[in-house]
Amino acid sequence: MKSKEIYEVHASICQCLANPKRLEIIHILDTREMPVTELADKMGITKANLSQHLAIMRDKGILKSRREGTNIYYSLANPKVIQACDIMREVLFEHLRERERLVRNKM
Amino acid sequence: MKSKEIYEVHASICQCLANPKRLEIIHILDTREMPVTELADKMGITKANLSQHLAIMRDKGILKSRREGTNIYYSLANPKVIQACDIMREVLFEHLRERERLVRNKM
DNA sequence: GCTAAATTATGCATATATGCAATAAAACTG
DNA sequence: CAGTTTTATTGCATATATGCATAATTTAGC
Repeated sequence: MKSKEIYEVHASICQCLANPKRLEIIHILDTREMPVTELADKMGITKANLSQHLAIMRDKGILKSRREGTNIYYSLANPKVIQACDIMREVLFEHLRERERLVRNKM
Repeated sequence: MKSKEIYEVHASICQCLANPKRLEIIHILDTREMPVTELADKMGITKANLSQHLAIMRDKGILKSRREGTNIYYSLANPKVIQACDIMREVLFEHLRERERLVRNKM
């Protein structure tokens, strides 16, 4: 596999995380697995829209699903994703703090 | 700061990483800082295009720059980004391996 | 002022997000 | 077991965002 290709696949994984609703899904599913309807209610979006996000994330190996009775439960397929998200969040906060510091010191 | 807003800012950081060329930039700059022209040559893209990517990444706090003579050197602003990228790459490879395993087992 | 380095602007083709409507699939219910 | 309800997915239309090429502009150094 060429490194160019790896960058592309890697980017497509990041693309999957580059959406506020999908990050919220990850955050919610980090606590426990959940059926689609409950997740849609919790997030306040339509099931149709949620279903598309879930499909994208399942396709990239971020989520997995299992059926139980009438419900399909979604959960995180790989807990490492949470690690990566947490680190990115730290980077984010450090950047925000630094930016705020610059503003306070009038640049 | 509302959690919805945090998800949005977080997503914008991920969006920044959701591009093969930007990932390549990160990978190259992980070895050492580098002036724009050299980076453009190494990647085989125009300076104008590269400059746009660099601006996006600097704006998000991924990169920083300093001038030395005629050149502007870019480097990673926060080494944690590399950690996050590495973890995402692991997730990626685990997913690819799993997918390949399923194909081999005629599933 | 001239040159090299870097950024910015504009336009365009492509990709993405999302709502609405329609469909699919499974599980109750009488 | 046919009909109905519940749950989930798909298709389509559209508004918005992204990436990149070309050209124009800015900035610093000599």
